[in-house]
Amino acid sequence: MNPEPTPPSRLDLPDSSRGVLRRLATHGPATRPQLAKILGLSRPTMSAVMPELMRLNLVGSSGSSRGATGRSAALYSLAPGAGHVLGVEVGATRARVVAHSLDGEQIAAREERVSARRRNVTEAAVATTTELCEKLLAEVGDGHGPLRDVVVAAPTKPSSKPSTANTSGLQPDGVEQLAAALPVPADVPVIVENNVNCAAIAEHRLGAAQNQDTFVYLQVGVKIGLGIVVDGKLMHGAHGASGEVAMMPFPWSPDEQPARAGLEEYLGSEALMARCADAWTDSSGPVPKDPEALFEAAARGHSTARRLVDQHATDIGRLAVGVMSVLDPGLVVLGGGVGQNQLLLPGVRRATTSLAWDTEITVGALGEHATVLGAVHLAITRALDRLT
Amino acid sequence: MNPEPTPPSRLDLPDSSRGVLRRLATHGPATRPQLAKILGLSRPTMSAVMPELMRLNLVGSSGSSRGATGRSAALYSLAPGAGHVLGVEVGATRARVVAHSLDGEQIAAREERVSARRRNVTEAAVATTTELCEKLLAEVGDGHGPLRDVVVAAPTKPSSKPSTANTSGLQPDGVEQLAAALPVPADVPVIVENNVNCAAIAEHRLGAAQNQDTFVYLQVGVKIGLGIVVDGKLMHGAHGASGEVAMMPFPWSPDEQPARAGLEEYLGSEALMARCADAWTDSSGPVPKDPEALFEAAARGHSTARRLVDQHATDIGRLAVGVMSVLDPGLVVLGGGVGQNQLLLPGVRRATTSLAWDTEITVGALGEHATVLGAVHLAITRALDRLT
DNA sequence: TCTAGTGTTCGGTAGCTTAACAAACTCAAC
DNA sequence: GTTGAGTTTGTTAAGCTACCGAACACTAGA
Repeated sequence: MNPEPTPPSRLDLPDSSRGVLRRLATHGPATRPQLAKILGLSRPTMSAVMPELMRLNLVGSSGSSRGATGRSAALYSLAPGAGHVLGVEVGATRARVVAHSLDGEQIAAREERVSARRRNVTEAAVATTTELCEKLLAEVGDGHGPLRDVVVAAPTKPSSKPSTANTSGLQPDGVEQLAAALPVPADVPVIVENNVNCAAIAEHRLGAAQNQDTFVYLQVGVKIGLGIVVDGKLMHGAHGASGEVAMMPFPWSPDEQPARAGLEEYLGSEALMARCADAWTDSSGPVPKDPEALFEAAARGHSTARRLVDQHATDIGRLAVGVMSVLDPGLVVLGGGVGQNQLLLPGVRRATTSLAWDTEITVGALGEHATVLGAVHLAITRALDRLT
Repeated sequence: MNPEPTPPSRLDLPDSSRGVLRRLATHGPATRPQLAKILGLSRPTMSAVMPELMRLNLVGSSGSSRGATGRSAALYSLAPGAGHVLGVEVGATRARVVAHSLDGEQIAAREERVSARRRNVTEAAVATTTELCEKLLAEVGDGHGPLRDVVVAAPTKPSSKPSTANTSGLQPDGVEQLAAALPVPADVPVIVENNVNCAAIAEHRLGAAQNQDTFVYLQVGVKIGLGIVVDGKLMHGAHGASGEVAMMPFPWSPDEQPARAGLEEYLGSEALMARCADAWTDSSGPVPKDPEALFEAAARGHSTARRLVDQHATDIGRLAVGVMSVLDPGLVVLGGGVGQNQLLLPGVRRATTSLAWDTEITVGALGEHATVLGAVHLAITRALDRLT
């Protein structure tokens, strides 16, 4: 009966229709007069656009909104069948998959530890993630329209020369392989995006950076990384290596030579815990096993722990100054296993204000979910860009 | 007779006309069929556009181009009366003013030392520059259409708190004052742009970065600064402080505290010459007075000079690595009194490749003229953006 | 004179607009 | 209640701008 039951993936719509579609996806339901006012269109144009978008099964009318006086207006929103996207996070120890509709509503989510029994981490991660995706797609079913985009968040590195299997991280070509192996139709675009960049996007859309179109997300954990958002868009650099602050020269002084990735070696949580073990000479309790334990001890007032945390905060602040001195981001959002700890904030701020100009520093609002959420939101953005 | 002898500053043209105008300005003369092909327009559209643009005195036809066969096509280019712009460079010791037409051809140029006799540098610079502008505008006369934009290149600093007169640089509000005092009609837009940013633009349009849309311009001289171009556009940051690499934490190691602007104190040419004086213990000639003399000595093979230059190159390379680790620019163009010296290049490259991934490093192609040229090209860009 | 280009005229279309009108809803007077 | 006044929503009609394709006229060299 219907000439087009499922919307085509490649659309040929006038600007007005694109604008309406995009607006409904990004800002939720609205009435015709509201859309007309916001987009600068006339009512007759809306009269042409809305039926067309409904015919394509991209928007649907749901309920009505009546004001204080006058005729009540119909409410329009994205149709359930307009489509959905996948966000995939694949880390060394954990895999997550999330499905959202194009208006940002979550449809389904799954998460699993990567079993370390298999031969190597990359292979295990790929297998786990693939299975997870399959289950999730089965759960989503057909009720949400076509799958329009998939973004895989992974700890990518720029100079991706093939190397032997390691246990501390994922291999870049392993990730590419995963992207190719995902159980999705061949015509669905799949990309891999750096996990820190994804987290930055999430904080921009849903978290601590909603009011800033230009900011950086500084992740401090086992490794350190930086996601840069300028005018609402991710910066990638010439080799996809922007934000590789592990490479920042450190130590660097008139008498000391920087080492390759020396900063990561010093600021990573492994080094932090090593310093902790060295410094832990007093008898008030056992040596903290992981950063969480260290921060807990510091929160309890343990003097050695406090000193260690303070020093770490100062160093993170100096790293932030290094970034600020290049970018002047206006806002620095801290994230990652270590960086997201509120206890660091005063020390970081002290370091930045003493070395540079005032810049807002916050802790990310989304915690460890930032990465998947960023991936899925990037997928939404890409799907809408292609659609409109 | 003519209804519009001078083109209006605010135009209401269809997209096709804007495209033609922009193309002629940025890529020089062309025929109708060429323009139609490049811009994706039809011949009837060109038939409407060209007379309209000629009526507005924005383009003119000059000569004809005949191919191997068929009728010869008329050549069109920007009309002489389409307008012109000014680039102004105001430094602590030197002022330059340049006038270009919208297609980038130089109309006139002047340059003068800032006399230091007056009360303070800022005042002297403002006075000198104003006079220079007046003379230049008189020289240009009326034959080049309206003055459409003015860009002043100056060593701006972000946190522009009013301070007492100093002799080492210009005061930010002094520069603002200059922008207001320039002898140009009130309706001509005047902006102040950082001098390093201007130099970056010049290298992008005319110099060493013509093939890269994303790169950085690293200026090393008395001070150090960075201009960032991403996708062909300058980055300014939240406070106009992006590129303030003088603030990069230095010295920074497990045992050393960074000082505010410590890197500039170490990498600036004053510090370089101080180290030179300290190290210059041998008897083979007098102590070099300025960086040029030092580099000359190094070029002659003087061992102490070579060592100093090598060390400086290494440190500049480390600074470049700091920038690369944030931005991954793909190309670093070196400029400034010290940085533009070819002798530094091998040492800088050695440092960057040992600490990070491969990135092209070059010396700027425009020397000390980069700044004015950048200012005038920025003015052209702004004028065209407003016009189209 | 043939051929292959350049430029113009004519008619048509997409994508908007404003103006006028019809439909729907609230409120308040009777 | 009923009824009309006032207000807002949605549709219809007519017109405008900025483009396009097709057909035709106009050079210029072979």
